[in-house]
Amino acid sequence: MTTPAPPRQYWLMKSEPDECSIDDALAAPGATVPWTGVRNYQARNFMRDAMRVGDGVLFYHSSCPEPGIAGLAEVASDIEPDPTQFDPESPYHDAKASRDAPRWLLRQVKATRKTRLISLDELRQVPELADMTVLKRGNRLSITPVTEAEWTRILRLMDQPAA
DNA sequence: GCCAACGTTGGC
DNA sequence: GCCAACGTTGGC
Repeated sequence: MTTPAPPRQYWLMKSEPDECSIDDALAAPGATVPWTGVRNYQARNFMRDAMRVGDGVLFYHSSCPEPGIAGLAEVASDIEPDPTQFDPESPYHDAKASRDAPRWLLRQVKATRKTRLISLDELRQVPELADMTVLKRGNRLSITPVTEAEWTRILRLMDQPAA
């Protein structure tokens, strides 16, 4: 008896386009980038415990003039230690982390498509997306789960002209 | 640059 | 284990 493959899950992952935009990710070798810099335990635990290779990713641009979903990607590797935690020169350096006991993890993320930018304002106008974590007031989590219904609705939005 | 919201730290 | 102070995030 074989174990059925777990259903595909979906995530929204925030990236500052100054650091890594969807264009940067698509231009990387294999269109794949290491998702460095996650320094929040809840987001780390999503990567560690819940993500599976092949999960769908909404590539979100944050802390920029036009925040919103800018493309699609997928989870492309198992977890690895985030090397920036060991680098004293890095803004993500963590003095309490060691190679023997890494605190922070990453996964490789493979960009698959740049889309038209779906702004926060546009997302907020879609009733079916009202419960999305990223739209909740005060939300700061850089990785949040997305339901299949939300994923499907957003894909549909992407293929129609801006409202 | 402001500031609301929230996570983390550390004294007790 | 509580909770005030502090730091960070991220939209505006």
